[in-house]
Amino acid sequence: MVYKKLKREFYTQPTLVTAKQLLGKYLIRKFNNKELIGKIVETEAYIGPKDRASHAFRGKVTKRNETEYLEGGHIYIYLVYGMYWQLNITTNIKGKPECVLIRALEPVTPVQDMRIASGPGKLCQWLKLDKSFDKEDLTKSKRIWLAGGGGQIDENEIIATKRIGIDYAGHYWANKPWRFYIKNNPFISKR
DNA sequence: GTACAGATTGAG
DNA sequence: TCAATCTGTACT
Repeated sequence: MVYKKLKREFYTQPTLVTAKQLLGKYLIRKFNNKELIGKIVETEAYIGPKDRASHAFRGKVTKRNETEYLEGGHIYIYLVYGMYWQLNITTNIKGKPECVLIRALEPVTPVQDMRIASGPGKLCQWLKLDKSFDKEDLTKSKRIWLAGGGGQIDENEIIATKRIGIDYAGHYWANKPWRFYIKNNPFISKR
């Protein structure tokens, strides 16, 4: 399998486009001279000041969400519930607080528990991701990056459905079909 | 210095 | 369905 590192142009596309194209791509994490590789099978889009579920709702800039405003291709990582990290990838151009949450990976590197990355909190534990990855540039980093492998996922293999865990944002936003996953893939997060 | 929210998870 | 659990952020 030939891995082609994704370039800046991939990330600066509209968020919903990038979110869908991210499916089937590979996340490579270099750790202790070993490479942990996972295929992205589930994503969620968060779109800027409009989206009530986004941290950047109303365009407010805080220390916590300033990363979201960076140009596409950066990591936005943040802690929820005091115990789980969320791995996001910023999208679109600088100044647009849009990003894609990586919700689940299918381990390519052999692991004991193959569902070890089936959930946004779990995949960060597996890959040993923490605050130090905030603002990491995926096009330059030597320890984490994304690559394309076997080609695009077919359009009708992609399921779009409502996002998870954001009921507080109200029905309108909570029901937006901005969660994408690969049809019949056993590694998506279960609920 | 203190209050408080929170893009989850697993068990029941 | 429900509570555990705790850091960073945003206030005073």
